[in-house]
Amino acid sequence: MAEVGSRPPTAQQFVLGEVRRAITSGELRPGTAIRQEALAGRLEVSRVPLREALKTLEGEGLVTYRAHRGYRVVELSMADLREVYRLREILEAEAVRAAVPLLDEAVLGRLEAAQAEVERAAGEGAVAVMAGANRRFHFALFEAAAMPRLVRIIGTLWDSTDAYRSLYYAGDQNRRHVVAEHRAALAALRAGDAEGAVRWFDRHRAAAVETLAGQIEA
Amino acid sequence: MAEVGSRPPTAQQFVLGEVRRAITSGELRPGTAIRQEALAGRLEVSRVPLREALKTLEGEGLVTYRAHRGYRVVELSMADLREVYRLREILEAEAVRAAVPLLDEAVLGRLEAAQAEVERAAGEGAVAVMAGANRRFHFALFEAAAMPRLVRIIGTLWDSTDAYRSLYYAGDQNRRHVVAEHRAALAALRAGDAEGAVRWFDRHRAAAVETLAGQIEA
DNA sequence: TGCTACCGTTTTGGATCCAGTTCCCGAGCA
DNA sequence: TGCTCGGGAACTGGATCCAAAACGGTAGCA
Repeated sequence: MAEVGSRPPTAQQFVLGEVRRAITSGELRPGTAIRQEALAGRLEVSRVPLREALKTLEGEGLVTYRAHRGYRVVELSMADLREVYRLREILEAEAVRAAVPLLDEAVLGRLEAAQAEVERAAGEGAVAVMAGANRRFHFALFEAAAMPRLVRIIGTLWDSTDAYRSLYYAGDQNRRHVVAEHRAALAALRAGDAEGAVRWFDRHRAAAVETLAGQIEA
Repeated sequence: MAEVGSRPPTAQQFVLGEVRRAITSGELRPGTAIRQEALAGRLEVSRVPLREALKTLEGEGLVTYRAHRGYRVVELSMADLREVYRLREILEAEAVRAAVPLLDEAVLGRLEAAQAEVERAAGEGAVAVMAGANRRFHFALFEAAAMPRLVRIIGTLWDSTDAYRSLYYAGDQNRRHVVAEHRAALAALRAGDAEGAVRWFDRHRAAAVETLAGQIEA
C-alpha cells in the first residue's frame, strides 16, 4: 500500500529527488563537499543508491566529481550563470519556433492553467509554488516542440540555476514582471506569432539574469 | 607501476570508457538489453562500478533506463537523428561564433595538426583514426569558445551518433568531402570570418545527415 | 621556524550477498 | 485455440563488509 505522496519505486530515485531538491533549494550550499555516509544516513538508505543518484546529478551538472575525492555541489560563477542563460536563449528559441506550428487547444489549455496558477502564487507571494507553476508553464510549451533531447537539455539548464531563480521570485516587483511577460508571450502564441513569443521570453530571461547578476555580486 | 596504456584510476572510469566505446563502435547493438552480470564479468569487475558507469551513459543519452528492467542501448529513429543534427547546427554555430574572436596561434596550430591527421587517415581509408582526428579538429575549435557547458552538450550529441558517423566515413567519396570542407572552414577561421566558417560546417553536417538518412532507410 | 616524512583516521571505491521485482513458460480452463 | 493464472528462474536493487586512497596532525630534522 503506497502512501499518498507515494515515494518513487526505487531508493535511488527517491534519493535523487531529495538531493536535487536540497541543492536547487539552496539547502545544500554551493561548494559543499558531500559526505556520502552522513547524507545516506540522513535519508535512511545505504551509500549504493546515493552514489547512483549522485552520478545522475553529475550528468545534470549539479555536482562535480573527482576520483577518490568524492562529490561536491557546484559553484556557479557569474560567467557560468551567463553561459547557462545564453544557452537557454538559443535552445528555448528553437523549442518555441518548433512548437508554435504544432500548438493545439490541449496545449494552450495547459499553458493557461499553469499561467493562472503562476498568477495566483505571485499574488500570494508563494515563491515555491510559483517556481513550480512557472516551470510547468514553460515546459508545457517546450514539450509541444516534439524534440525530446532538446527538452531534456533545457531541463538540465534550468536545474543548474534553480537555486538562483528562487532568489529572483522573492522580489515582488520581479514577480509582477514575470506575470506580465507570460501574458504577453501567451497572447503571441495564441496568435501563432513565434517571433513575438521568442522576443518576450528573451526579455523575460534578460530581466532575470540582470537582477541576479546584481544580487550575486553582493 | 602503470602499464603503457595506463588504465583509469577507478574501475568505473575504465568500465565507462569500455562500454562507451562498445556502444559507439556498434559492438553493442542499438536496442540490446544490457545484462549487468555478464558484461561486468567480461570486463572483470563487479556490478557496482558497471552500474555507476551506466548511470553516466544514461546521462549522455547512450542508454535508457527503466526501474527494475535495467539498461538498454538506445535506438535512434530517423527523427532522433535529425533532432541531434539540428541541435548540433544551433549549438556548434554558437560555439564557432564565440570562438573566432578568441582564436590564437596555439589553437590554429592544433586545428592544423588535427586536419593534417584527418587528411592522412582519409587518404589511407583508416576510418577509426579519421574519426578520432576529426573529433579533435572540431573540439579544438569548440573549446576555444570558453563555454564549458556548451562543449559538454555538443560532446554528448556527438557521442549519441558516433556509431552512425563511422558509417559515413566508410565511403571514400564522403571522406574527400570532409577534407575539402575542413580546409574551407579552416581558411575562413584564419581570416576571422565566423559566418563563413559556420556556413561550411553547416554544409559539412548536412551532407553527412543526408547520406546517413539514405543508408538508414536501407 | 619551516619543511618533510610518517602514521592513524576518515572517506571513497568495490565485491559479495540477500531481497524484491520482472520475465518466461506451462498448466488449467473457457 | 486463446486466455488467465501460478510458480520458478533470471535479473535488478540495495545493504553490508572490506580494501585502498586521501586527509590531518605530529614528530623529527635542517
